[in-house]
Amino acid sequence: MTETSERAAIALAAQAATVTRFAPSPSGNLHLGNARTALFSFLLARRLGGRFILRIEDTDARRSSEEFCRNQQEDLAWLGLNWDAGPGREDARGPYRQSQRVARYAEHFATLERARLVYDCYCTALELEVSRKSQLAAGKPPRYAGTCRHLDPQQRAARRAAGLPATLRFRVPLGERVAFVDFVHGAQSFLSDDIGDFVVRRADGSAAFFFSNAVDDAAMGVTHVLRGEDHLTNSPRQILILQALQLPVPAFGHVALLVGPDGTPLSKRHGATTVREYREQGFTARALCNLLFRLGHSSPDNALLDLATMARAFEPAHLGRAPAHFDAAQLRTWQKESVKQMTAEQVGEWLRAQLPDGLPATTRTAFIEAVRPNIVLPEDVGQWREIVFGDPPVMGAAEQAVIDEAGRDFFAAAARAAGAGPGDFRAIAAATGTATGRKGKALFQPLRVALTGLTHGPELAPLLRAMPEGSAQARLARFA
RNA sequence: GCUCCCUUCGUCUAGAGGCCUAGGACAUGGCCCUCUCAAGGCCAGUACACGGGUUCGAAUCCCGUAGGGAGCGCCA
Repeated sequence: MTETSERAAIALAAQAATVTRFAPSPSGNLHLGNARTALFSFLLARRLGGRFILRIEDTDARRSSEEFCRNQQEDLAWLGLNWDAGPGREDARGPYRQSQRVARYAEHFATLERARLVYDCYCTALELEVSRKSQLAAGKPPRYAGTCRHLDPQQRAARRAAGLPATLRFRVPLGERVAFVDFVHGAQSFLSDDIGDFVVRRADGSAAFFFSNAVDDAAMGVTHVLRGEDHLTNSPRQILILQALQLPVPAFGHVALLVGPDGTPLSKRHGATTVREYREQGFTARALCNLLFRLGHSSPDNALLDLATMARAFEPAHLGRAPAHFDAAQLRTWQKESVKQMTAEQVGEWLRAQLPDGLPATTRTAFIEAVRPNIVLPEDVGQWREIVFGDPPVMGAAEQAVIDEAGRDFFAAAARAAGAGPGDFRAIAAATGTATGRKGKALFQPLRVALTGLTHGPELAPLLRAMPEGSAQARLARFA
């Protein structure tokens, strides 16, 4: 069997009861990279007719905050990635916050202790640091040296009696091979000897990531873990934990990281990196999802897709194994497309903060439809709002030259035409053309400049329908 | 350092030994349409990281090399 068909087989095998999850830690706002893994996990569940769950990994109380937790859920919901179970949608397999699952972890720790698969470690942070440094200096992998693994019962008892703080370490078996099939990368195999004994419970009693993450996936019935490639070499540890606890091991799939234009992992210095930032700029969830969907995944066509269509097209075996560059230009393209496809109501809602208060409905509609083709973000409306509803525009030199070239008689005729049929640009242009003998660019450019102050912009007819009564005539008359 | 992962136009990608003179999209340039901008239409340039194999035939399989990335934490 080839590697790829193997992958496809894995993906389809568990089709019956697929459960995928997204498990963020609330230590920041939703990052684009995380949003993408969330999207992929969501699509995988939908594609296989399964369930998508959300679990909050807030075991590190110091870094976690309620605000980030709330923001992440808002952003996820905004993207349309609705979870079937998770915070706010509790079920029998919850709670879906790790901070509320400590009792469950305690049971598992007890099981491991009974089986002597873990041991207390009394090494201090300083000792571990020194050990790591010296191993690195000696050209060796910086793994836990095993100091406390080899403590005899008396030594152990002495330390415990002394009340020394202790972590709980997993006793990694020697000389074993941990193998699994990654549904993105294919067959993987690691030597257990390359893995140092790792901490499963911190000195303060809280569960460490490797542990709580793996154990919760099992408890929540997760069948497919789709996550970032940074977890690939950590998977063997989690498999070891699950096997030790005799819990089911999910299928793992690791997607390559999202990187910036320079090829380094996406970070603050690349500009906006969180969903929230893009959302606040006015990018649509549609646009963001369409970009994210194509980063590390191919699309069946070049159209703007909705989540249901993406789900049907989602193919885990084809997930990217090479890092994908986040390209702002591509996001803009999807944004333009999504603006084009919005309904009138949606555009109105999207631009609400940018529109003047108390605009009559017809004016509002006319204005929105006039500027829509020229708008990528809501802030782009500002310029046209001023031009249409503000004071008569001030000309630049080039614009003034167009006015001068047309001459006073031209604008006198135009102003007369505007007085006859206010708001009807076609009629104004036709009448002015007839009166002056001008047509084409010679006719339209001076009109455009007099009306908007610019040589370029949206179509004049709809723009004029939005202008206040008498405004067009006044603007034209200025140059008569 | 060790282990693991990755490498197709500038970018996102198609590609499962012959359908590849390598396809599409974005971006770029040109033309058309058009009062202008946007949109739309047409056209152009640009890629299989490198070197060896295997094969009648390699972007595709194997081995090296180079470059990039991740992990090796009482972070997740």
